[in-house]
Amino acid sequence: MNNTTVPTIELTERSRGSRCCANDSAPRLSAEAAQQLSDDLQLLAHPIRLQILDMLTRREGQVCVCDLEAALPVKQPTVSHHLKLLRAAGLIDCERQGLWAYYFVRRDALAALRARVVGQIAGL
Amino acid sequence: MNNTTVPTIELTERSRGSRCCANDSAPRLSAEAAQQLSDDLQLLAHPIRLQILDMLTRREGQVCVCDLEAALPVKQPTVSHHLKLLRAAGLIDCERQGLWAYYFVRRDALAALRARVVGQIAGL
DNA sequence: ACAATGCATTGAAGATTGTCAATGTATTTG
DNA sequence: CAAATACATTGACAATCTTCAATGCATTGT
Repeated sequence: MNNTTVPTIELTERSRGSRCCANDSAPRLSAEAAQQLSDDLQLLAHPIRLQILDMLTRREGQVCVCDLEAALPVKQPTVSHHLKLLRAAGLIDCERQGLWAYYFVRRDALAALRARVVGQIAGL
Repeated sequence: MNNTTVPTIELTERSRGSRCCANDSAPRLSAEAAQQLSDDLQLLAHPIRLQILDMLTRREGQVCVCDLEAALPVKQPTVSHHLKLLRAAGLIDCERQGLWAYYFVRRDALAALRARVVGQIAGL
């Protein structure tokens, strides 16, 4: 190792301009993890969806869309829209009985979501 | 109390049309609480902001904007934009030293936010 | 004073989200 | 079958969010 010819090249490059922070540190939260957590949070981050989840959690298995519509300050298509989002995410599901659709929470999926969210934001 | 004249009026009104759910129940989560929780979640629900919070939490008091910009897949104005949002919410703050701005987490505010979020979604 | 640097702000453009009237689809009831 | 009911879907619109080039503003080094 003949390092006698190049004494302090790396040092000059670093010290030129007096850098603010020496460490180039990638975030411990990876881009993928951040995206996943962001998706989870985004799904919850709407007052109507939160109230829907709240109502479905309280009244196990007996909530039809007309009940939700009556209790929420939005019209029926909007309720259906948010129900569809929650259903696509696997958080809720429904069972049609004749003319009505009874929605219910998928407790395991909701617990898994809650575990991911709580676990990740604990590290912040 | 002369209830002899009106025997089953209320019953007929209820049973007409065979309602889906008898109970009209307001959500336990009030509209105000839902809005507050939604705001908290919305602030966190972005991968860049999550990674910023993560970096600031790890490296106490020595993170300048150029570091964030180097570690994140967005340009400098975008970094400044997200920093401004987090700062307006009181989650972070900065201290200018000469040419650089060192950002840091307000641990108490972040803890309060985390407590609100965890406390509320525990009830879902 | 001048050039360079770090960061904030502005303004514009595109993407996403939220809402609802109108309409469609089943199902029940008369 | 026809009317009524519960819900889903479509399509359009407005509002909000996200991003970045351009620019502005201090501060530092020459």
